[in-house]
Amino acid sequence: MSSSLPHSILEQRIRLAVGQVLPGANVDSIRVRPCPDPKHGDYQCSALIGIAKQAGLNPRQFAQDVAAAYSGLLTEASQRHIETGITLTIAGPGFLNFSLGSTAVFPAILRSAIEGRHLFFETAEKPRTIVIDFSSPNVAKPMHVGHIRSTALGDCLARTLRLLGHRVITDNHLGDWGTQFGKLLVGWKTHLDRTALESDPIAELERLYRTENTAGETDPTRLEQARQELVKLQAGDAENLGIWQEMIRLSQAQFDAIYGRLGVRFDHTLGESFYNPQLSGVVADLLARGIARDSEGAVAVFSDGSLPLKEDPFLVNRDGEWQADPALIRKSDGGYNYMTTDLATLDYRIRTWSPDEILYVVDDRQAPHFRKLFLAFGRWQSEASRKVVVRHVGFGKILGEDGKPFRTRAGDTIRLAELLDEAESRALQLVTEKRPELEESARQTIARIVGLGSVKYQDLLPNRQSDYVFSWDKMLALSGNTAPYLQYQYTRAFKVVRDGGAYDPAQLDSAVPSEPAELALIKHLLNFGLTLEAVGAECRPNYLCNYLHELAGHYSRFYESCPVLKAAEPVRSLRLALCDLTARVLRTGLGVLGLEAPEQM
RNA sequence: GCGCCCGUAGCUCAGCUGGAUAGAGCAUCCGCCUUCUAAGCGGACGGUCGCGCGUUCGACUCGCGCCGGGCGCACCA
Repeated sequence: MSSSLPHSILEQRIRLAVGQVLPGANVDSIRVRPCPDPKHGDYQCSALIGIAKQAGLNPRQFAQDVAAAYSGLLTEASQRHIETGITLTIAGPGFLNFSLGSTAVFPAILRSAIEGRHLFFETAEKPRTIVIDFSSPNVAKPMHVGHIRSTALGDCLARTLRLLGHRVITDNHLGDWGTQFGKLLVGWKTHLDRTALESDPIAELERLYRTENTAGETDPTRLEQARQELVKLQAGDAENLGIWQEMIRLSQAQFDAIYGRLGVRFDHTLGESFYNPQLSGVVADLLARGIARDSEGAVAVFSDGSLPLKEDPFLVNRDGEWQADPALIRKSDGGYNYMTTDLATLDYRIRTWSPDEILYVVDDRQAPHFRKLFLAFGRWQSEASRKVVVRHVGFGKILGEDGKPFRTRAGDTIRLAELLDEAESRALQLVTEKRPELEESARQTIARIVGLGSVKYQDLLPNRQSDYVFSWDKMLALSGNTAPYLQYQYTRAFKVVRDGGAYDPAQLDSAVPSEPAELALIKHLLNFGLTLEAVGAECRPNYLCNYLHELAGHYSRFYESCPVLKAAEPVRSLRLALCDLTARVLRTGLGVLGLEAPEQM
């Protein structure tokens, strides 16, 4: 699709103009973005002053030269179609600002959007293959509130990048292998409660683990038992493998139920156990290449001294002295740990999917681990690692209203399933208050959409790297920057479009928006694509949350001040089109966040 | 001790590679339903951007140093 959005066209033109004024300038750094303050214009051009300064030019004079060159470009007939209606001004030390008029730009853009040729975004010219690793719960443990962040964030990034035309591969890297299974096996064999297992398998598995874990703290023989069971499992003992598989089956049922409710799907669920056969080879290879070496009975990767001391994650400063802080890839008991698994996983993903990029949506506390992982991998497979961008997309903690990690009153972590239940039931109470006349099934549908949407939205709204405070009241608040507010504005737009019936897009050619609320709404619709791109580039869904909140606000003000169905043509068609487009953008945007758009509330 | 993250309005938080008079929501106060769902809209109040230097035309944003909070520091993931 060729660029048809104003900011995109303006950006190309300004780059051309700058190239004429100052050949060799770094025009890629030039961006045309929405003006933070509409008083100065609708779009502003960044980086011009910097370019002028670097070249030793007067910024103000440079801006004037660029503006002149820009005007010169417009005289070419092929580019004249949007020239009317956009005015350029120079302000301050050398800012270039653009203002959109209503005559030439909008009818064409609105009409093409109505006809489904675009929805204010453009798909990538060069689609990339992007692997996203997220959610990654542990087998035999309940998914808890902490999993919502990785799951909601990863799913949103996958949806965003797909919408932008990239090839996205999602992979749920389950914690289905490792030392916890020794304890689980001992527990299963010695005090499994079959009845409890049937009624709530995950709770029973958790009980087994806890019992063994506390027993192991005081009783070394129980620990030794667990170690032996683990060794048997890893050696392929049939009985232990059978039990292990049963635990995975039970856990997967739990995961499926939760992902089903959340509407999250994975292309692959390749847990840690999938890589088990590769681990000894990984270690052997790293040893053979001299990247890893024996250390106190274990095998570890040490610093290669290629980085400055302070930036080297394989070094740590203790009391003024730099000491080795290696990455273990084989424990002294011969077992492997998650560094080994992650190396094998990275290797597998690159060989299997040839991705351009791999995103790890994992807690910020694991940042040091990923730094080591990426550096170690780069040394192990320097050629392969140069072709792929690996990024740790970290996020902060969820706190309770007391500022401490969010837990139940008893101090337990909050189960995700129970959190979702609670959200739905609180939402149902609200719907019943607001719309008592609706049938129960309708109220339940709304409660589900609003309740689950609220949980995800509250999680996606803050900057991902901040810790945020979980609040039931804020989450389901009907006003403010919340899921119900966005969803409510959607239902209003949807209803008008449905009641308005068919309209003639040709009417748009003669309809000139003049109401401030109409203009503000249109201009905001135009920025949808910029927002999606920013979300994809920086892995920050909160940009989209804020964009949609502003869009909903613009729509609501438009709705208050501009009657739609009672207006005369061609205004009626124009306004109906705006409702239609707003509904489409809201539905698409909510969809990218993983929220549904209800038809009534 | 070392490293990473954080400190913006009474509260919860935005602030995009440095840009124009620092924004939003909540709370508080004042208005608006005979008109497409008021789960709505408008207005008011509210900030030495933790503190201090520095870089520059310009700093919430970059650098250094303090103060305060959180997290992490091989054989758990």
